[in-house]
Amino acid sequence: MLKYRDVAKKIQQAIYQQNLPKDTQLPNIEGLINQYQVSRTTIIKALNCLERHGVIYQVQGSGIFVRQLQKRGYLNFLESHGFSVDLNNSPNSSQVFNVDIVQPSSQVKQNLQCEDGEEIYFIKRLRKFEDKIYALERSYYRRKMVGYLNKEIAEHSIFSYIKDILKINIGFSDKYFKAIKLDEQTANYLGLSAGDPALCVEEIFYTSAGEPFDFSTIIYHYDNAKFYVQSNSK
Amino acid sequence: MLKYRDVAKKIQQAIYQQNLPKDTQLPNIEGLINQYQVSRTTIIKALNCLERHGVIYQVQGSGIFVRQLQKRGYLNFLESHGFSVDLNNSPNSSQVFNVDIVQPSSQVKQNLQCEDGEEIYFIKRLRKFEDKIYALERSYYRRKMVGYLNKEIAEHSIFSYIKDILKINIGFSDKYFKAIKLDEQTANYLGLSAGDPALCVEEIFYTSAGEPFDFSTIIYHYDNAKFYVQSNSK
DNA sequence: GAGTGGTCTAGACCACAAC
DNA sequence: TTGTGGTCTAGACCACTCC
Repeated sequence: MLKYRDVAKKIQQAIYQQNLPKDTQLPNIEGLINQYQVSRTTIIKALNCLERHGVIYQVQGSGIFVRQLQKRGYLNFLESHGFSVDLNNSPNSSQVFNVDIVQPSSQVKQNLQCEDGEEIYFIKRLRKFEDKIYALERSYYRRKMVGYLNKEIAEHSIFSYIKDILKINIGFSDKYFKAIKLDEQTANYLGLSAGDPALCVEEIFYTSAGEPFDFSTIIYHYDNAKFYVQSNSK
Repeated sequence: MLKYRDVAKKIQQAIYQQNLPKDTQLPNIEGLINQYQVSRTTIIKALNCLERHGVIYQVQGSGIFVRQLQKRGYLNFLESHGFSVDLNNSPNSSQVFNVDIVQPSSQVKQNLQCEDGEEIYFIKRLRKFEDKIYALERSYYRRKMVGYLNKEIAEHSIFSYIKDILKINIGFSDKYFKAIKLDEQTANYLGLSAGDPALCVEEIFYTSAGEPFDFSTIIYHYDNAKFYVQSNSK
């Protein structure tokens, strides 16, 4: 375990366990150095990490404060597919329609940067959260990278399979999104009507080596899926 | 100018000026140290900065590569309101309806963490980009923080006024979003029909000292506004 | 094994905030 | 002025990739 991650985790846990409210001031850096017995730089790295994840904010000349402000019922848009810890793990399941091997369309080829003959897993599934349908997902995975997929894996989490079993490190992602009018077919899956609104997200995930392995189009139910993003200027 | 920002800027400029394609390998860290004459740590800080902004990706044991992949016509969701440089600056204007001082509603009070009697600027404006209407924005600014606002400022950029004239440092933001069905009134502003889809974003902006100064609700035209977000697991 | 990025350290010094 | 976070340095060592 890397020291700075360890320290970050411990600080975060301390905040959550003590249920510290927003704007509570934490010990200063000197204090944290003594508390965790690591160098100044390591503390700072841990703090920057927590700051980027929206847990704290730092004010030069003043102090370190708790940020923490997640509206209930909103999903973390950046971490909705794998990154980092999700603290309020809830019943999350999928109804899987297809797990097929297909040839890539030109759109898929472009997004996954793959060859003409390359085999691609195509998976269509309905995603549920606390018994509510919140999205219809159409995913493409490169077979040469994920090896083997089946319905059972897709019913749970493809991403944990890729991370924990295949030991592939997820590096970064691009997401494109907009509001759309639902077509009849998709509306039926979501239990809505044609013409109803939806959030349409296209995502591409890359390994830490920079190779794309997953391209997905996700249509979110406009009433059951709400998101938040925290960012900072640093 | 901070060294690491300076280095980051120069590396980014080098990439754009030479128009380096995706996955081009950059010089290694040793090379960059020699090129920019700063310490290893400073180079690394600059690189991490660029990585977070989606300009490059780094692969341990392998190298540093160009990332750069912005689909044309998509707005950077995280930087759509102020942060960082926007490279493709385009004609961007606003039609301003109101610049009023009002008492905060309970929703505004909660989001801006303000007192009952506090004076709040309420601004409603239609945002245009290359002559297309792309959003209706309703914003609330705390008067005690922004001092003075008028129609002319709102027609241009309130954020550059706050940053460049008032010298307030923007620290971080929370954004909440979902797809919605347009009501008749908002639809009229956007040139759409009631029931059409839209992307609804609520944002709260904080100074670098952690004080909220702006709460806005923005309704984006579903055909004219598309967004991207780049993120990474580091 | 050679090359490359990532972590960690101790310590000097800078910049901003609050009193 | 004092306290606080932020930057920067030189250098040791670790972890991963690729040949």
